[in-house]
Amino acid sequence: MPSQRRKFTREEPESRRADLIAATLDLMADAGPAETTVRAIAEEAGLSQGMIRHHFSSKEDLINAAYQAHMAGQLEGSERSVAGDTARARLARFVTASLTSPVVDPRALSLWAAFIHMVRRDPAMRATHEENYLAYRDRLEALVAATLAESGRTATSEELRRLAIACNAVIDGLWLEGGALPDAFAAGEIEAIGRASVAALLGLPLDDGTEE
Amino acid sequence: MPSQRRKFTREEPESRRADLIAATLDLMADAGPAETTVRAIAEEAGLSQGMIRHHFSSKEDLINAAYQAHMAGQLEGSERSVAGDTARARLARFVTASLTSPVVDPRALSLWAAFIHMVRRDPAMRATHEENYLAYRDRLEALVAATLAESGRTATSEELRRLAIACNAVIDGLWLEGGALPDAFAAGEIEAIGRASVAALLGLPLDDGTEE
DNA sequence: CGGTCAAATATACAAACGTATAATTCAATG
DNA sequence: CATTGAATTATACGTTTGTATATTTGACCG
Repeated sequence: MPSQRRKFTREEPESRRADLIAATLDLMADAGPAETTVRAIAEEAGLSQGMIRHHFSSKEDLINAAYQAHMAGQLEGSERSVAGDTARARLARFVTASLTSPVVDPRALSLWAAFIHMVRRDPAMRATHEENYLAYRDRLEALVAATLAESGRTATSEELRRLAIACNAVIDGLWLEGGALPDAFAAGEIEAIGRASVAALLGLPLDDGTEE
Repeated sequence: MPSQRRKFTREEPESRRADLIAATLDLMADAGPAETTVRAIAEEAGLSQGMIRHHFSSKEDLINAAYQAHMAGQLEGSERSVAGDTARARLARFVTASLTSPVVDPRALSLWAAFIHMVRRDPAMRATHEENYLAYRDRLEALVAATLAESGRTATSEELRRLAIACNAVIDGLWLEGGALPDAFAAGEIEAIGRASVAALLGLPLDDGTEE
């Protein structure tokens, strides 16, 4: 009987790497880290398991790459369509974008939980993590500062810091609840609560500015 | 050469179970779920690995028991010293207790992340999770309702729901940030931001009532 | 259109995992 | 103080893991 070796087509390494990263994130989110084995990843990607060590130096290397790809996508999601004539409108849109799918998503929450232990131990992943986290926080603080200034409100840097932390917290908390209990909220409800909460924290009205 | 079998003392099954649970939580929080093997647990507890299947029907059974023990401790932490003459004071103390160690703790955050995937798959753990989560949320909503009523404020059940979600979110978010970056906040800062944020969300002053 | 080389597959291997079983030892009981 | 039984240790077993190696194959090039 002749070999039953399966047929395959050659692809560019970049494409194969992307496929393996996507398969890794899918498994990590749906099945969990324990089930994310090299064999499961290869099967999910429709490849043989040898491909992992052919395109990445180790499984850990692949996990790192997957984490980086995921975090980049998350930040991009929050930055999406942050525009508007006024600082107030830009802040409102930033809050809305941060609380809209796919940023708020059971999958994103699953991935966050799956990666956090690796982040704590691996310096490379830790660096990626802190970089993205602080970028988000600074972005929010700048938007809050601009919004306060625009309304003629003055705030010390200490007050500004506390306000940014509180706004960040309410967004994080809603992100967490929305991801953990996706069916517990109506469409658009989390975004609305987020905008109203940030408005209450700042003591300013904060409608989106583009809705009618 | 005679046997080098190690000496041991008999303990009550309950005590051994508690030791194994404590070792499991320590490992889960510090080393992560991947390193929490039956051998590592037994070594952490100072016992032989056979003890796990002698006192629990499987490793999974032990994990379940450890999760239950952890969650019970967390809820107890938030309920601690929730007292006061006024609803406002009780709410302030509830917020404070929810944002104080050991509720806010890198260890608690680690454990939450470690368990979330198991919670999603195992019905028994899911039941434990939802029970404790909803108990917390209902407790908070009741305190918010009482505080509003005390101040002569009226709120529809829909408004109340949204306020409770927002308060819960800011507490969750601060819990998350405090656990993730414990060195980024001064002592008592998270609690203070939490009380001020809940006050701003409700539009009511919310001092602790017992501090001087 | 045959030659070449990386891309792929297939297989093998040592280590570690959860579990099962056998062999001991402590402490209570009469 | 001998007996007994559960608590405990020690060892073994089959499976799965990440990794290493050998073999095959598809596509590009002269």
